[in-house]
Amino acid sequence: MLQQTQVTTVIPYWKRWMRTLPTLQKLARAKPARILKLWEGLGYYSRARNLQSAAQKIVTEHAGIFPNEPEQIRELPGVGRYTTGAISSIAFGQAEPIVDGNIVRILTRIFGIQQNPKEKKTQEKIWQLAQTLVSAAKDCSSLNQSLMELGATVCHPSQPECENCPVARSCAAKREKNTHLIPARGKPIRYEDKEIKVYLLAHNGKILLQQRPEGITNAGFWELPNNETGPEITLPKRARPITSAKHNITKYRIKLNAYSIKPGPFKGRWFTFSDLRKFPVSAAHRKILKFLEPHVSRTIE
DNA sequence: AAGACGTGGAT
DNA sequence: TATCCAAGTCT
Repeated sequence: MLQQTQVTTVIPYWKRWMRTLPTLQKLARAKPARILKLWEGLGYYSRARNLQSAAQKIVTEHAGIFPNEPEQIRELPGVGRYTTGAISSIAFGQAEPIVDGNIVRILTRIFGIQQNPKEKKTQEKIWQLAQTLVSAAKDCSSLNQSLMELGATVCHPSQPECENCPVARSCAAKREKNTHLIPARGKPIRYEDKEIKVYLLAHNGKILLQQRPEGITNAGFWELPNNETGPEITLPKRARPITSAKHNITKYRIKLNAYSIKPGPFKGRWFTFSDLRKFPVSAAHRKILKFLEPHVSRTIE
């Protein structure tokens, strides 16, 4: 859950997840839709699918016992170099290094590394430093967590609080007033705005939703019919316009048209708003639906 | 190697 | 509002 996600965002999800799926066996056997619902709103949903696959792998290949060898941990789906080190050092107390966004910032600044940390060569250098530090540590778990915590609370991306930094006197970036240049940034990836037409078809307080197919972004979520995942909708004459609007949601620009219409030959499933509490709906469509709810209630005859 | 993957917090 | 970034991984 913590991969590319802030701790404060994760905490309520983690509590709910652990309450619902407290054991590896329950996670392994859970329905995918339940997993998706528990993860709803966190993003990067392959993490959730991978986590269940990992649980299943542990049940079938490790007799249900979480492996403690880094090589075996690394084989679990969704577990990369960072997570392997985090589990090995924090859960099992082993001297394995970790490098997350915080530690990249800490180490490049302290050691004055000006190369772009995205480059493979630079990455290897940073991992090597992390390895050296954790190898010398008395408490590997605390060392790794302390480095991350220092990055999160003091060594901010911009305007680091060097006055409050316990290792300020060892920091090359502070000494050379380089903290705004280190770590170096590559060119950011640009995403094009997409314009999507979304339709609200409502009748008697129910709305038509469709499920996103496997293999695409936000697979499995229920959402309003739209021309991204389905064909352009041709509306029957009996459709009555209710409202229309434009929304900017993340990288999407959404044109929205809402109609009051009797159930007809449409693909999908009709939901009341209270039905939706049990079904996964993407964050973008949650926002749209919140805006539309008052209009839907007016379609009740 | 470069890009996709999601969403929300912070500036 | 725009941009960056978050306890990264996979292709």
